[in-house]
Amino acid sequence: MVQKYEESFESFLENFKNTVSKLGFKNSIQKDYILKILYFNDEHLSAEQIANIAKSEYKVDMGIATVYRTVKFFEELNIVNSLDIGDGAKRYELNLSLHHDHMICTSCNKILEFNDEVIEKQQIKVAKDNNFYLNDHIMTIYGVCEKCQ
Amino acid sequence: MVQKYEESFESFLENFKNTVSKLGFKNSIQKDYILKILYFNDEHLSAEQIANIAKSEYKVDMGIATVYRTVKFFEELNIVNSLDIGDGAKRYELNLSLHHDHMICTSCNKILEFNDEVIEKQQIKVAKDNNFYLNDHIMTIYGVCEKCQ
DNA sequence: ATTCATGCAAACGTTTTGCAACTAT
DNA sequence: ATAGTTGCAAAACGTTTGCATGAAT
Repeated sequence: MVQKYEESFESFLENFKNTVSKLGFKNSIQKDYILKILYFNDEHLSAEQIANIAKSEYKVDMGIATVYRTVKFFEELNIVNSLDIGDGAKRYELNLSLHHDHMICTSCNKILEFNDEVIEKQQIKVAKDNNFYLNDHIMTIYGVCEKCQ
Repeated sequence: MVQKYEESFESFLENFKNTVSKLGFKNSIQKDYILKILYFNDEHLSAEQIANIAKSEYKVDMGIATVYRTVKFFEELNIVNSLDIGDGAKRYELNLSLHHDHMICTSCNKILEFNDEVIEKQQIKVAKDNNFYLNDHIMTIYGVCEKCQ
């Protein structure tokens, strides 16, 4: 439903590492693996889940503080978005894809992504009408998914 | 921009108190004042702000736990909405008005309300197309307000 | 009399911070 | 050599809970 730009993880990672260097920051395996975990998981992961996957799946030691610092860093570079599904812990997702919004099932907490041209355009219009310089938007629909009904 | 139903606070409060009684709960000055504070403030207030206004402006003793319990109670009755502007603390607003969404200025944190027919309708369509039983939605536009540009 | 609501303080879960050791440049 | 990065533990923050007291019905 939501398309990713065609790009292999390898080229994406290389690109990212160059950016990090250019900005005067340092690369690390922690940064690499957080990126990899977000890239290869369709799920929207919490900081704790990211740290757990790093440890169990990739045997990479990763403190929770590092995860929080790194996703914040990624957010500032605009390659990660965070979202609040209302259960206390923020979820993080890679921002490779076209802009999309979320539908959250209030029964099973599952997150569906969608992207809708009409909403995208209308949001630009609303901002313009209010003399608002638009940076971003989120739209989240709450309801009950097909399975849970 | 966003209209309120025509109703005085007094009649609204009386109505609310009847509902509370009917449901088998008890009325209290804390409930009354939280309602009053939300009613007469255009701002979107955090739990702490509500408690502070109660104490300073109305000389009503109000523990922070009571505020949290009460706004949760109000949310369940569907007369209060909570919103996360991304700075840690949830904000609460009375749900008297027609459904509306928010524009948040990332410079001054001011919250503007708007309501847009096209977005309302399209969100219903999106849910329907995905076999999603719609309960509610939020849309938040982030940008820079006229004053801050 | 019953049951709900309250304030306080303690507990909780998530996120942030200080720090000393470490690593990339 | 320098400056960013890490894991750990402690702290901070918003929110929730247990409990004894108090208030509404």
